[in-house]
Amino acid sequence: MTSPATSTVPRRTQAERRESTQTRLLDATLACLIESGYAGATTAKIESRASASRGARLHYFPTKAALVSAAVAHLFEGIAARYDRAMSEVAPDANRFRAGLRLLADTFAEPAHAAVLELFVAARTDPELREQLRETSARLHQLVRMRANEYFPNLARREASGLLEAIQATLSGLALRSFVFGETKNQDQVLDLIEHMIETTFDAPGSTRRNVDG
Amino acid sequence: MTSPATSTVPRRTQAERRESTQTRLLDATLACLIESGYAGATTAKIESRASASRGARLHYFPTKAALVSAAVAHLFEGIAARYDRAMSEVAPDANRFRAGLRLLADTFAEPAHAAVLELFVAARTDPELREQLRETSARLHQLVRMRANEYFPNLARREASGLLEAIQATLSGLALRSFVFGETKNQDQVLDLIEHMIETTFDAPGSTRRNVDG
DNA sequence: CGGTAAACAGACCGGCTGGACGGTTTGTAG
DNA sequence: CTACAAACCGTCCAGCCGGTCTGTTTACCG
Repeated sequence: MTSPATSTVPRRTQAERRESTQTRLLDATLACLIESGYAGATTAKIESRASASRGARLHYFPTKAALVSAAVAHLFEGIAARYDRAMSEVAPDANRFRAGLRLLADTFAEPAHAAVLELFVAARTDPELREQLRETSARLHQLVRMRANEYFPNLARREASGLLEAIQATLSGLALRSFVFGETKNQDQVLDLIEHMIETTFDAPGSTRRNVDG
Repeated sequence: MTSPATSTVPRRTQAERRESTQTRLLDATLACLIESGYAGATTAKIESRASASRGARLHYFPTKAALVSAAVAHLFEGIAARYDRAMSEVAPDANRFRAGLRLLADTFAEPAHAAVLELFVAARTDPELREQLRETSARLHQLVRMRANEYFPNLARREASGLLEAIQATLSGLALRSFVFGETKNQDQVLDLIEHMIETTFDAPGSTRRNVDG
C-alpha cells in the first residue's frame, strides 16, 4: 500500500500486525487450554502454536495471568456471538422452545466449552482468575437471560423462576461427563426427558401457566 | 504388646504404621486437591500435610500418578459409604423422594466433591487418570442406581429413564458454580423447582405413573 | 530520507517440581 | 539378642516453567 512490494512480504500496517499477533496468541491460548488443560497450557506451547516469540507475547501480555484473562474475554465474546446468532436463527414456525433448548445444548457441547470448564476449575483456586471470570461469566449469563426472556417470555414468570439456572446447570453437568468420557449416548435421552418435564409442568391444564412457548 | 513400654512411644506394630502412613498420605492428597487444585497439589505439599517424608511417600507410592490413583479409590470409597449411609437413614414416613433428593444434593455439595471435580477435569487431558476414573466412577454410579431403584422403584420405569442421569447432571452443574463462586442462594430455588417438575410430571393424573415415591 | 517508537526475537536465570538414591531407624523372626 | 527386612529419612539432581533483559527489525511521522 504505502510502498511497492519490493519483497515477498505483504508489508502490513502496524495495526494489522498488532491485531494479527494478538488474535493468534489468544486463539492459541484457547486451543492449548482445550488440548492440554490449564496446567498443560504453558506459555512456551502457546507461543509456539501462535508462531510468536517469547518477546512478542510479553510485549502484549506481560504475564500469563494477563494472557489468560484476555483469552477468557475473547472466548466469551465468541460464545456469546455464536449463541446470539443461533438463537436468532430459530425457525419461527417450529416448536421454538424445543429448538432453543437444543441450540443451547449444542453451545454447551462444543469444544470451546471445554476451555470454559478448565478456566472455571482453575478459577476455583486462583482468586485473580476467579474475579476475572465472575465478571465475564455474569455478562454472558445476562445475555442468555435476555435472549431467553425475549424468545420465551413465559419463562420469565415467577412460577418458572430458576428454570433457566436449572437448565444451564443440567447442560453443564452433561457436558462435564461427555468431555471427560465422551459419553453422548444418554445425552439425547436426558434432553428429551427434561423437555418433556418442562412441557408437562408448564403446559398442564391445572398449572398456573399455559405454554412455555413464546 | 510384645514388649513393655520402655519409652513414651506407643510402640505400634508394622501393620499399624503402614496403615496410618498410607491413610495420612491419601487424606492429605485429597485435602491438597480440594485446597490447591490438581496442579497445585504437589508431592511436597502432600508429604508436608501428611507429616510424611519424601522417602516414606515414595516407599508406598513410587510416582505421583500412583498416589493420585490410590487417592481416587480412597475418595470414592468414602463418598460411596457416606452416600450409602445417608440413603439408608431416610425416614420412611417422610416424603421419601424429597428427602432422597436433598440428601443426594448434599453429597454433591460437600467439599469432597471439589476433589472429584478437579480429578475429572484433570482426567480430560490425562489418559491414565481417565481410565482410572472411568472404572471407579462407574462403580459409584452403579451404587447410586441400585439404591435409587431400591428406594424409588418407580424411577426405574422406562418413562423415567434418564431421570437419574438428569438429576446427577443438574446437581453436578449446580455444584460447579457453587464451588467456583460460592453462589448458593439460587440452589434451593432450583432444587424446589426440579422437585416440583418431577412430581408434576410423574404424579399427574393423566401421566403414565402414579407416584414417584416408593 | 532519518529518527523514533513500536513490534518482535531469543539467550539467560531463579524457582520449583518430582525422582533417584544412599543412609538410618524400627519391627520381627529365629 | 542378633540379623534381616520393612519403614522411613533427606539430600542431590535433571527438567521445565515463566519472567527479565538486551538486541534487532519494522512501521510511521516530520
